[in-house]
Amino acid sequence: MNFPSLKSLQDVNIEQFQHDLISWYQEEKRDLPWRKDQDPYKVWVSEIMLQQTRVDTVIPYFNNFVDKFPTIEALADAEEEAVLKAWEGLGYYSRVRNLQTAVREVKDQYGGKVPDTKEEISSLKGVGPYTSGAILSIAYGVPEPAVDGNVMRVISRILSIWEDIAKASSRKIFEEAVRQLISKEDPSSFNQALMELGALICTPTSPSCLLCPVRDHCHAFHEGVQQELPVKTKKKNMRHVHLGAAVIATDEGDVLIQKRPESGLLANLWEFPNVELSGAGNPKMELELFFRKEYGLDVELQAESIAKIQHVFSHLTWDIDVYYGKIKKSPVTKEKSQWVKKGEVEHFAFSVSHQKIWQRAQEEAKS
DNA sequence: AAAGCGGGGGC
DNA sequence: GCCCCAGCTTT
Repeated sequence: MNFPSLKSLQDVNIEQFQHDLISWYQEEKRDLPWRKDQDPYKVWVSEIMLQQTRVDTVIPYFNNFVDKFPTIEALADAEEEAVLKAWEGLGYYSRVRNLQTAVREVKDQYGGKVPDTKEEISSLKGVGPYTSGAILSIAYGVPEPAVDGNVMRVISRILSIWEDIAKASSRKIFEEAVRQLISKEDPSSFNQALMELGALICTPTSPSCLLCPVRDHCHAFHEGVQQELPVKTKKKNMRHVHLGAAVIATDEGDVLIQKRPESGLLANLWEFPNVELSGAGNPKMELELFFRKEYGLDVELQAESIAKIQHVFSHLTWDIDVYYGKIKKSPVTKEKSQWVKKGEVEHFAFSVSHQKIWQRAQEEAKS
C-alpha cells in the first residue's frame, strides 16, 4: 500500500522521538486504577469503558466494576441485570453486553485466558482494531498500534497529515505511521504515552505546544498549523422525538416499569411506560389511550405534566412530557412490564433520562 | 461508507 | 451552542 502523506516520517528521528515521548510519560503519567497491574482482564475492562468516554468519568465505574466482577469467571457467571446495573449511566450499553458475551467466550474457548494474538482477540465481541491493539500492547507487550481519536490527533500534527479523520479509511494511515514509530522495547508505554499526550498536552483546541516533550519532532508546530489539525468533517443534523411518559403509582406504593427491547437504543434497560406522541390530541389523552390499549389499564393522569425533560443523545433528542397518575393495582397485559415497590426501583438499571423522570416523580409524590 | 449507539465536560 | 471523548457493530 502507498502512503504518500507519510513522507514526513523520513524527517523524524524515530529513536529520539520514542525516547522523548516515553521519558515524558514515565515522569508525568497519571496514577490511574487500571495502571496498577497488567491483568489482561482489567486492561480489557478499562479499554471498553474508555471508548468514547473520558478518564474522569470512567474511574469510579472501573473501581466498582472490578470490585463486583474481579475476574473473567466472575463476569462470565454474573446476571446480565447486575452487569447492566454496574454500567448504569455510562452509556453505550452494548459495550458491556458485548463484553460479557466475549468474556464467556474466553472462559469457554480459551480456558479463561485472554488470547494474545491479533486474530483471536479481534474475533471477540466488541473488540475492534483499537481495543485489540491496546490489550496486546499494554497487557502482553506486543508492538501493535492502538489508534484512537487521541492518537489520530497527535500523529496528524506530528507528521502533518491532512487526511479527514472522520473517514473510516483514514485509520489505516495512522496505524501504518504508528507501526513505524512504535517502540519495540516498550510498546505499552509508547501507546499509552501517545494517548496521554493527546489528553494532557496535544488537546483538540489550544494545544500546549510549549510544554510538549516532542515539540522538536512536530511538523505542525514548526509550520504553525497545529490549530488546523486534525482535519475532521462534521456530522449531520439530529432528529427530535417527542415522547409522553408516565409514572403510575398505587396507594400501596407500587410503580409500573417495563424493560426495553433487547436490541437498539438503550437495549434491555428499564424505563417508565412511554409512547411517541403523534401530535394529534394532547399528550395526556394520547398517553391514557396508550395505557388502555397496551396495558389494559384505565389510568386518569394528572391534568398537568410534572416535568418536561429534554435528553440529548449523540444522534437524536428526546423531548419528554412527564405525567403522574394514581391507580388501583391491577394486572398488566403488556410483556416485560411489571409492578415494583418504590424502594426497589433503584435495583433496576435505567437510562439517565428515566432516572430524571423517577427523581421528579418522587418529588411530586411527596407534595 | 454511513448510520446507530449515551452521556458528560470544555469552551 | 458545538465539539470531543482510550470506538464497535450493523446495514
